[in-house]
Amino acid sequence: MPTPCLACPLRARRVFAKLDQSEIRAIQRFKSGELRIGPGTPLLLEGSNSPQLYTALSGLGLRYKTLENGRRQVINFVFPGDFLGLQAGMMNEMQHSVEATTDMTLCVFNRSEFFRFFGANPARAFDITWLAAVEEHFLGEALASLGQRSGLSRLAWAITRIYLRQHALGQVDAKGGFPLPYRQQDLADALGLSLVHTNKTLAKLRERQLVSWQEGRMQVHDLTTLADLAGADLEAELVRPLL
Amino acid sequence: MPTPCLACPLRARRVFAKLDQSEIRAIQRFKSGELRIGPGTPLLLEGSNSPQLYTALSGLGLRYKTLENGRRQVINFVFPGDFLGLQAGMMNEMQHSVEATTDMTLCVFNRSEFFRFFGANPARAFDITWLAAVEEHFLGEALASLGQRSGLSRLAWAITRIYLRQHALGQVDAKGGFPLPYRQQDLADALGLSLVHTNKTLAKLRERQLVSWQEGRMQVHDLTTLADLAGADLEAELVRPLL
DNA sequence: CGCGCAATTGATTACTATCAAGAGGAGTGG
DNA sequence: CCACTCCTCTTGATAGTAATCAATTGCGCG
Repeated sequence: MPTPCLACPLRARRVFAKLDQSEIRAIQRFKSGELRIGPGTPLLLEGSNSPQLYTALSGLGLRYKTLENGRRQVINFVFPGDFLGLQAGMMNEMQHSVEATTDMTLCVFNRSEFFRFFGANPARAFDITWLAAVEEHFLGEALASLGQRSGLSRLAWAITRIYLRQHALGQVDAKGGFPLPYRQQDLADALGLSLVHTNKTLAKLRERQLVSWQEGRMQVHDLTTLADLAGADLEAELVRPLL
Repeated sequence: MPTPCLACPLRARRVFAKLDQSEIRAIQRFKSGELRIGPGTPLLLEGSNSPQLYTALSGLGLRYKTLENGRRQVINFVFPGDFLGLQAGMMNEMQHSVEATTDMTLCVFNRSEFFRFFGANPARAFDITWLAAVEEHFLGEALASLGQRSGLSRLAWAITRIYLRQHALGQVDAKGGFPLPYRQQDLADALGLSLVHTNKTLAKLRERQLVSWQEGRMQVHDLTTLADLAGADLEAELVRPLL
């Protein structure tokens, strides 16, 4: 009952780079199974050396890091198509944790075969590096947000970012609504704001009629103004490879 | 007069992963020349599509991003051994700029040969991905710092980080002194603090006799306390590959 | 119904930014 | 050699933004 890669619903989306059948079959051979986990389940742990790598197929999660002072930094949100565990694959140890926020389905790859796969499929090796570069790009953007933007802008930036990501996955409805099953605390930890301040800033966005957020669903009423507040241009999602 | 890779002074350091002679020769063939640039020279520009990739051989620089609001985020500092331009190599466009702070020498690689090199040398392809993962790790740490640490901790964290990096490169003298040719503004932009606040916070570290910084040279008088303030453990620099 | 968890709201504190101004060094031109 | 400018570092005063502390509401659950 695992999804055959050739029939992968994600791969059909335009955000993901096209591959031909033989390439997809090579990935299929690399894939060792599928994993389903529920909300709150830890998938990868900071400091651990996971024997598996994953590609998120459905559901949402988050990556975070816990500091010595007990505080938590959410590194980013995990969407379908994200490749998880590369750090452990390359550096033998995860530097952050990943956990599921909703039910998730993941493709599972064995790390023991990772090296062989990487060596035998140069184009896929290239894709993996590409993925790492894309990740690096996002982290750079996030860093710039935390470092240089006000609370309001950061929030607007994060919502815009997630909107675009969900849009690329076809999850945004005609009215600008999409699933956002995270807690305010998660957003706060991602943006370096306190929970209370996040809540109050969110209220401002609501008052300005830019967004509303209830029962795990975000409605963006005015994307242009929101993106403007964020101080980010509204570019389409980058095409990215999918393993 | 370019440095032959086999005699590369960097490669001798323990932080860099060991390669055998034939592997080094393959890199030598990939290397197309050497570049020397002076302080302030831009090397890679945000939005550009550089035909070259670089490895920093000597000198220091910085990577930064300019935001729509005119502010600048320093993504990180560039040290010898850093591989520059990977984003352009993978995504066809740099997402941040890189410029020299001091005189720098760089190994130059042609992007046109990058793909061939990547495909023909799986172990090196692996190293490049590894490098990207290391970079991702640092950005994650930086994100956590900006998001969750106070100004004082951030500063202590940054100095500790740079100390360790310089130490791995053999640049730290017996008294804990090492070159730090950046301006306070650079540090401020890296840490998301204002120049004035950075200056005052630096003064606190000085008062506490933890560090002193003059004429481009930083002296760390008490690394343990500094690292403690940073709320980071004092682990050795990760081994990383060198191209 | 009591509890635990997420979201709110109000009051207060404190960390950081912004505004201003001056000192000291490097480089330039008269 | 000196006046003048530019740049970086410093320091003082003041304004805000965001954190912390406290308390309340609403909901799902055993």
